[in-house]
Amino acid sequence: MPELPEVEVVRTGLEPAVHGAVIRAVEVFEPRSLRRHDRLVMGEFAETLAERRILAAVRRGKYLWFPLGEPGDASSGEADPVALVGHLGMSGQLLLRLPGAPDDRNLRIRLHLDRDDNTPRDEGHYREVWVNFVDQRIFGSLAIDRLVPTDDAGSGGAGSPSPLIPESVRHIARDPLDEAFGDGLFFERLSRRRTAIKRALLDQRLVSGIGNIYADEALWAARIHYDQPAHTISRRKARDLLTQARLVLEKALAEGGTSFDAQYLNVNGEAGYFAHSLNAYGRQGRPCPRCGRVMVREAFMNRSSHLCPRCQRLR
DNA sequence: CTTTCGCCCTGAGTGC
DNA sequence: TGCACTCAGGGCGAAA
Repeated sequence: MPELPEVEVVRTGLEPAVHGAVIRAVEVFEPRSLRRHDRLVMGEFAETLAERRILAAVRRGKYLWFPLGEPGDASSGEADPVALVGHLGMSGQLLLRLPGAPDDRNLRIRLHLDRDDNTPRDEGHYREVWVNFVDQRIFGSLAIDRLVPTDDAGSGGAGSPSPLIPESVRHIARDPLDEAFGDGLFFERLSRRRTAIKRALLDQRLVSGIGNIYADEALWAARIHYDQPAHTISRRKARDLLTQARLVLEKALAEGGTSFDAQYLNVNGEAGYFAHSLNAYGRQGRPCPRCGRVMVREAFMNRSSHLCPRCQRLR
């Protein structure tokens, strides 16, 4: 399940291949993957993308977007900036393929990119490349959206200094690895929430990029029970939780993300290694790496929570 | 405003 | 061998 580290691995993998490239053609094999594309506002998906240059690869939380130049123009878009916006959902992948490669299983959308500049070809760069959007469960999607100014005038996300963000991503909070993430504001809002801490961690309007895996990992590291009401957690404890969240996200990113099966792969179709480093997620029935107590899995919010019943007690 | 709930979706796995 | 059923869960709109 792609969360912040996995999406960032995809972004950095895609960046050198797509930055500056022009979209020559688009094939849509599964219209449901365009569920969030508003054709009445932006026009037909494929037609709107044709002959547009990709100016950057940007990420905030679990969202990716690619600001686009004017149609058929080499210069950057100014008048009415738009972007190709992507979310991987539960099982989405963006795979780089050479033209002519056999179809990937569950291939939903394919972009044909053409690099018409003088980028050196001897460093693994190719003039033409396919970007395949693969998604088994179709929870992910691609869409075209308008770019609007960020609420705090800071950069939209990782990968570009531009203070613009897709309209449909504006409600997403900055993620813990974002330099402009406001720690103080986060603690303030957390202290006013009467809901369970894990529910708060998963609320992308409060803090983005954290999903079920990294929520369980951060809570285990900070020794907090998932159902502990957010407002009962001390400032000191909340600060530790944010620190632990950052540590686990950074470590997972450094290890290429978490792959259990073929649900998450990087742009070259390779798995990440962080699954070997998990301390809580999926470790029910096995000893807690810290105290040795047998860990458990409990149902919470229609998903699973993994915890050590000794280290993580409800207070 | 906050909070919760149900729906979207496929394929691997399980039990009979 | 086959079929019905369960589970995995991020995001969002609706409802309380």
